[in-house]
Amino acid sequence: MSQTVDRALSILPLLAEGPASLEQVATRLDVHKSTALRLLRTLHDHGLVYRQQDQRYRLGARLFALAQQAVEALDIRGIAHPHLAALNERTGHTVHLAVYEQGEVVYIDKVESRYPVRMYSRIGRPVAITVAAVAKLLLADLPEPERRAVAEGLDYPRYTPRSTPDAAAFLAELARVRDQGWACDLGGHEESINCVGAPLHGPDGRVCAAMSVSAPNVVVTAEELLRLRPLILRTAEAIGAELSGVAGPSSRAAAPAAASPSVTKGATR
Amino acid sequence: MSQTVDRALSILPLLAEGPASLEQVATRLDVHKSTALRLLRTLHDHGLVYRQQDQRYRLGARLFALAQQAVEALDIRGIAHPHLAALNERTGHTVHLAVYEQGEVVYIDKVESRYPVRMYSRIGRPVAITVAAVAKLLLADLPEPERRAVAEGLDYPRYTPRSTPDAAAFLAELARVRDQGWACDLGGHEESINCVGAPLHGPDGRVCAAMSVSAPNVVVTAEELLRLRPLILRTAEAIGAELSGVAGPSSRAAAPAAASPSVTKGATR
DNA sequence: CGAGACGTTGCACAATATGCAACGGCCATT
DNA sequence: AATGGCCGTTGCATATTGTGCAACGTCTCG
Repeated sequence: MSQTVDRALSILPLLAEGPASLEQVATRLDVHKSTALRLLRTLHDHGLVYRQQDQRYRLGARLFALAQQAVEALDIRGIAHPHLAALNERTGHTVHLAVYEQGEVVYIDKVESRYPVRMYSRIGRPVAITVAAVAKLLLADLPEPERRAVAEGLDYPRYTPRSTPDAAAFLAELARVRDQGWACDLGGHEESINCVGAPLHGPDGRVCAAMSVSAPNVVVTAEELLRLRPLILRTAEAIGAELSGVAGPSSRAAAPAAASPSVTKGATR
Repeated sequence: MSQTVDRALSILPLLAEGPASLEQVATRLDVHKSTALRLLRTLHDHGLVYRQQDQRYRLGARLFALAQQAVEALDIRGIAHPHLAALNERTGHTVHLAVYEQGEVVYIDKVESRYPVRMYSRIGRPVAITVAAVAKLLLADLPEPERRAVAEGLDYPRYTPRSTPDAAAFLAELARVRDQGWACDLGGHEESINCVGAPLHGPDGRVCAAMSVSAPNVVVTAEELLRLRPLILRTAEAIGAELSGVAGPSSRAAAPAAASPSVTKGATR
């Protein structure tokens, strides 16, 4: 491991706590001022560190730009797909992946239980937003005012007697979903079809997608389907971990002791 | 400048474009594979880089955690205050700083006018949200559904004949404010008081605060006050730049307003 | 006006990063 | 099933590169 780079990178979490002077940095790194200066200069040249008027250092804009760019470059579908396929393999049921976009919830991937070749059949189509498990999960994570605004702007078609009847009922359901961290649709869209779904958390901790497992009553009862919940949640967490880029099976020694786990909300079970 | 660190940091923007293999990194850095490997390992140990199953590298979770932590540690008031004081010095008028929080807009700083006539406002107190320039600026940047939800949930007191009359008028005003990148309140709260305000953009590009200059008619006419607009906007940009940590060669996407990129003063030497 | 604190510079030394060459696993091709 | 090529990984000798030191400059405070 490169000592120089190691030291330089150790500066970042240090500055994340708040602005620090050259000497403070040097002291906490246990190196001489001149060394710290050169490291900080290099970080500065790359925009990762910014120098205030009072000459103290802070984290810089490039850091945010990088994080943002990385999120945008994230290929949710590509990363999730193997997991979804594995889940389909184990359960045999149809697996969906969906995202929220501009007031709509759309499927972006689907693994069909019996016809793997035709699994893109309905991708891109909007979901039955008032009843689908994935829709509930995605809407439940929106900020409160937006959530209410969307809910109140929707139609509530009575697909079945179990469909969500109105905005009030929908908002109550969203609150429940938000609390429990998973969602289901038991015959709310088509009488004989049930789904169980879980949220996918992105690097920033917010729900960036949702997945669900669907099966008709004739294959498994709702009860049996709900029994898959732990498995589904575990899959969702695994995908989330991969999206966020949490260290996998690599445990190298000699890392600075302060390497604490992510500070993102939610997924910390 | 430290060559080793320089090379290591050059990897980050490269990975921000998307996942890359060891060899791709080595090639683009123009170093040998073994060197690139060591650099990547160091980055990995610090969590800035994540290794996918296919062994390609991506930016890691720690980057997001750092960015988030840095935003939270930002002391908007502390950074803005000198600029606000300078603006007050030049204009002589009252300068306000405000943020949006949970459906309310509150003042978090204020530099009093040097004229005897002062206006009523207090730090920590909610702003007259339907008319104040800072409120318009902050609400105008909210996502559309939330903005509408908030606007429709408000009361519209007729402080004066020029007060915003209803939600429709308010939303129209917000749209205008959003487009033009500044806001004013001409006698909407108190008959004889005018304000001109500008938004403060945070590191993530969103409006994180707003500032305004206020003066009573008896001191300056509305026209004269509006003439201060360029100065106010420049101040707001300067604060924004400092909040973001101005970077050297990084070209940030500017706000949708036609505002030309800020002129960064010479290298800090 | 002087003392102290803090950031900055140039330099000599050796510690540290570098490139090389060889190894090993994996996949696709024959 | 065998083989060649691709890619990541390792150990090592070399000298490039980073390091600590001491002195200087500047600013603030007593």
